Amino acid sequence: MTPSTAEAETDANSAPESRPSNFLRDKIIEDLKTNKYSGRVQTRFPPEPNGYLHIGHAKAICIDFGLAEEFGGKTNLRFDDTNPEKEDVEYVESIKQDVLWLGFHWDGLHYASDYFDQLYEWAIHLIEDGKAYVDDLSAEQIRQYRGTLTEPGKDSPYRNRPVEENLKLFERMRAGEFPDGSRVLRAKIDMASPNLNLRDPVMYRILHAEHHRTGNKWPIYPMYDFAHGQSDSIEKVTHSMCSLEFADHQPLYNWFIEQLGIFPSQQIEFDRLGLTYTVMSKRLLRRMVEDGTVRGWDDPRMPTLGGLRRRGYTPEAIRNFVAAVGVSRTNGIVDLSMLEHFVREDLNKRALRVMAVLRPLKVVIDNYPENQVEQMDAQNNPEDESAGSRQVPFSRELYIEQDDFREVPPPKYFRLSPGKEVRLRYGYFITAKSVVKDEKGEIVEVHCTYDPATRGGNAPDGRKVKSTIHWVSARHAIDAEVRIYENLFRVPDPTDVPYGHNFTENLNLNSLAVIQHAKLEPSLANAAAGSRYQFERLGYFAADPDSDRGAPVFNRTVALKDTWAKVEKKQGKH
RNA sequence: UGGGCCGUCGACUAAUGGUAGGUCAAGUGCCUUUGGAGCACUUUGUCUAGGUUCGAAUCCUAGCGGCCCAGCCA
Repeated sequence: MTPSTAEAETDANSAPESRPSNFLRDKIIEDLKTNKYSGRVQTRFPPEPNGYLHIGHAKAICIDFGLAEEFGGKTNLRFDDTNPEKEDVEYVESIKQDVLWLGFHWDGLHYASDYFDQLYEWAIHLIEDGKAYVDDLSAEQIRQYRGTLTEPGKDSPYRNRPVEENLKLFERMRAGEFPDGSRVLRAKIDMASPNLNLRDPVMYRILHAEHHRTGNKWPIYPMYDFAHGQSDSIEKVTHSMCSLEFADHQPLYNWFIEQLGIFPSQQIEFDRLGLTYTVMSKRLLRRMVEDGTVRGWDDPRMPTLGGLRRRGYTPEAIRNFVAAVGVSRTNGIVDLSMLEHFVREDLNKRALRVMAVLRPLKVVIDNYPENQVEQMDAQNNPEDESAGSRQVPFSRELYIEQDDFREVPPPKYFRLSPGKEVRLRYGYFITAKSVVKDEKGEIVEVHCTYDPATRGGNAPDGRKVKSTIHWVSARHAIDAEVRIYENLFRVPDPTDVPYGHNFTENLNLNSLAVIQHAKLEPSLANAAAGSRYQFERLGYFAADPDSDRGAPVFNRTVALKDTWAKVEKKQGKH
């Protein structure tokens, strides 16, 4: 009890000072200082349930929940479900799951649709005040009347309808008497405003659609602008943080709150997260799901939280990444390598090490007894003593990585080649003696000798070897499917295409490589879906839900840093 | 072309009128039973031009550049 209390105090007291500042935190601190909301901090995370959350949402989640938590505030999860045609319970369930997975817990769980009655009442108030009117113009006409970026709009002929008529018409809209699109309710603001959002924005549209929560109760639905600010206000949200593209809506957000005289929530905008080599819009992600470019919303190549989770990312890695990226009002695009750094950092501490050979090459140790099997002691995690060790079977015939043998070694190649001695990790020193080739001239077997005195990996005479390679006993190996992922796109910014071109032209057609008969050490036979490992010298891998007992499927989360690959690349250039 | 927002190392971000710093990336070396990890070191930056000031990344003006807005989407 005492230590945790002390810890919490330390956190609460020192955190705001020790963290690098950002303008959101500064704003909250200022509001606290001026007692703007009597010391209260209330935020909300307001997704529309029309798709799956992606890492961009993770940033918003960390900001909404993280900042509130930092100042002892509360955070609601609120679904902005005002457009029944695009929304579904499938999405609300996945969103809840993803928020929890990230490690956040909401205080209130709300839906904009919970406020439909209140919103309707408020709309009537505005009509009575002469601040809203029913417009019979068609969508096309409304667009024409709105004007352009440089020209003012002009008033609708229905703009000055008497209050009584508006009231009656709006009631009939609500009663379902009119067909979709035949009328709307608009706020009466200013058709000449340079801010198009203020040119009599639509508050309600007619939509005879079944809503995933309210069913067929409503034939009219409020627009975002007539729902979001009021929902914030109802929930007494003090800091309503949203992305930059809503900045133009802020005057309207405030206008409704002022006209209605309700709790003065305030909107603050911050920049979205952009990441290289992927796309980050629900529209584009949906398209790739629907046209089969990827296998689904949780395809491990997707930047969705479901995709990252399946790929093997941890919530901690994502949270650390988001914290490192920071928040501002610039429009940037973060290097994917930064995200990868944070998974490696996290997984390095916690992932159990195992040996797996992705592209097997048979090694026969000629002087090792035919039927002998030894159990070699292998550390589970050199970074974490408490992870313990395990036994790995060793025998006369092994698999090593094809990359770990070269008949003719290039300069600086430290691995196995004829006459060269290397260490088998946790095993023996071996020396390559000869190769066996098939009719095509491909090497199918390497024959070696081992030094029995080097068991465990050290030579009593103190001689050193340059390289340690991983291996799996052929007789004991488990066959596995391993899925290797590359970036979904070939270029850093896939949506940056010349006019008339499409982001799909930037797709990397080789973003998935499936290895069918990788050889794993036997301890991996029944790896549980979602469990994460480091395959030594290769990378981090996570067991996919497609795994069956005895037939595991692994996804590569991220490769280990590969210094040799850099050397090789440099050599190739010269 | 109206309005809004924004320009700091290759990327992201800090410095809140007073030493341009951090992370990633890149590079060099050390170390290593993972060419992993770790450690040390290094390179590169305030969009431009004026102005205010003892002093400007920070304030002002102008220019240049980028992003957003003309859904009955959010």
